[in-house]
Amino acid sequence: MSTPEQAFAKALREFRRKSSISQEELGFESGYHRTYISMLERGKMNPSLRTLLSLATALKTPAAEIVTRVERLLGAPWQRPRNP
Amino acid sequence: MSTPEQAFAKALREFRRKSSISQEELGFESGYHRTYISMLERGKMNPSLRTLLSLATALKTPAAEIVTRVERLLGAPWQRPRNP
DNA sequence: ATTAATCTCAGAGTATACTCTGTAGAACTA
DNA sequence: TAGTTCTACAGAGTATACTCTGAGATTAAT
Repeated sequence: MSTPEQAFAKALREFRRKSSISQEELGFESGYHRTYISMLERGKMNPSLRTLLSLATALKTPAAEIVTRVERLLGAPWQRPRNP
Repeated sequence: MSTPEQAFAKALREFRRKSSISQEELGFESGYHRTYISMLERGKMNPSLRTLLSLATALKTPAAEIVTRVERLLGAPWQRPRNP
């Protein structure tokens, strides 16, 4: 269906829009570069736990809530593809 | 108080012990190397979202539940330290 | 229709996640 | 005593997260 990156992208954009702030503001609040926020919202990056927590703090939302949204968007529990 | 890595380390070990599986088994189920699981449980690494989801699946637990535990262990909402 | 704010995207660099091999130590059992 | 299972840890390599600059594209006004 979709990758963790894509699900996270959608979730992040939802939460940011709910906060009515720009990518640049979110970047500033969370301590990341504006272009990195853009990449995250386009599903190009796989954020780390620290990143997740920083973004959640900046969005005044528990990180677990964002992860819940990601898991719902993903549907089935996600399994890492094995390397050949 | 403690870093995200340390909080995650503690949470991961708790959930793995609850599942009564070894680091090697968890590594196999989640698709990561046994030494990497060890590093995670020692607070040496900052896992990615994909890693979090894989581990959660292997532990038959929602990732959000692990994150909730991490956030409780952290206490205050976590903020990325600014570079100089 | 112009401006201004916002976002996309490419490229190039640095930091770090993750792999893999191997060795040694702890803990439990026989 | 061993013998087995599990975990810690170092070092070296590869993949990728994240930074930064800068130039267009998009959107939302005015």
